[in-house]
Amino acid sequence: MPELPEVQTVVSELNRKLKNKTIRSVVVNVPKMISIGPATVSNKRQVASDKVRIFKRLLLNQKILSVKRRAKLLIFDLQGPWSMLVHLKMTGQFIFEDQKQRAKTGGKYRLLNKKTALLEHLPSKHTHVVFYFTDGSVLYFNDVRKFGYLKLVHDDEIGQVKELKEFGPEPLEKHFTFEVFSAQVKKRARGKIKQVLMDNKVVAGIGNIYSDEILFLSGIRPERKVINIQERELREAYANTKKVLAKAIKAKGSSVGDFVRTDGSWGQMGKFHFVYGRSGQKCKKCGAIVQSVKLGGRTASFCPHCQK
DNA sequence: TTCAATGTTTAGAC
DNA sequence: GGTCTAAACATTGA
Repeated sequence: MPELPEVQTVVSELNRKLKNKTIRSVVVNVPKMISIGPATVSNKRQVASDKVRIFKRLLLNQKILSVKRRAKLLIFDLQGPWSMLVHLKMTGQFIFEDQKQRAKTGGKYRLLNKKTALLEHLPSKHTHVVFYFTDGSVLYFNDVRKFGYLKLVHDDEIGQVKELKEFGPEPLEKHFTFEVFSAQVKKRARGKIKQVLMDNKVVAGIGNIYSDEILFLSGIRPERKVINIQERELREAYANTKKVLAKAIKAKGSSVGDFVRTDGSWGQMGKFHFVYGRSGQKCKKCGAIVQSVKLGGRTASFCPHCQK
C-alpha cells in the first residue's frame, strides 16, 4: 500500500532518525531481496552468499547522509560513493528502535498500544534485513510478501537505474504545473484515467488508494478515457492530486494492509477516505452506495452519483 | 478451498 | 508503438 504519502512519511522519519548514523553491522536473512548494481531484476548470476558478503561490506562503517524519495522509491545517500535504493512494494516496512527503547525491551521490540499500532516482537519472521548502528539503535526491514527490494548502486551508475529514469514528474514539486500534468496525462489519451494516474511514468507516486480518492473529489469515473475528459475536469484532477497527496502526508499516510510508520504506529489518512475500501458503504457526500469495478486487475471504487 | 489485497514487471494478443 | 489482459512474485486473512 505504500504510495507517495506513505513513502514520504517513512522517508521524513528515517531522514530525521538516521541522519549521520553509522552502520555497525547488517544482517541479511533473505538474499533474494537484495541486489548490487543498477539492473532492475537482481542479477541471478550473483551467488547469494557472495552477494550478501559484498552488500554487507559496502554498507559497513558507512554513514547515512540523508534519506530521500523519488516516486515510491527510497534513496539512502551514503557517505561513500554508493546509494541504497529501497522499494517497499506492497507490504514493506521500516521500523526503527533507538538505543533507549532497545535497552528497555531487551532487544525485542514490542509496541504495546494495539489500538493505534502494530503489536509484535522484532525481529519477527517477516524481518528480512536488519541494520545495526554504532550508537546502539536498530532499523528493521520487514516484508510479509517479500516483493520489496534493497539495491546498492554506485553513484556513477545511478543514471542507469531504469525505474529512476522513467519516473514522471513529482506531483508536489513546484514545477508540476497544470500544463505539465495535462501534457503527461494526454500522452496516454486512449487510456482509462485511473490507470493513467496510476502510471508512474505519467505522474510519480500515485497508486490505487489515491487515484480512487483523486477521482472521487474530481467527480470523474475511473473508467473514463482521457480523450473524453473535459479541460474543466482535468483541472479538478490536477488540483485534487496535489490536495489529496498533501493531506495524506499530513495524516502520515493510510494504514490499510500493512503500512506503519517507523515507530510502528498507524497513519491516520484512512479515516478520510471517501471511496477507497468503502465499496458497499454509503458515500460520505451523497449517501449513495459506493460501487467498485475491476480495471486492469485492480479494484476501482467510486460513487455512482458523485462521479460522472 | 477460493478469492482478493497495497506495486511492478513482463509476456502475449490485437 | 499503444493498450489490454493475465500472470508472476509470497503470504495472510476473510
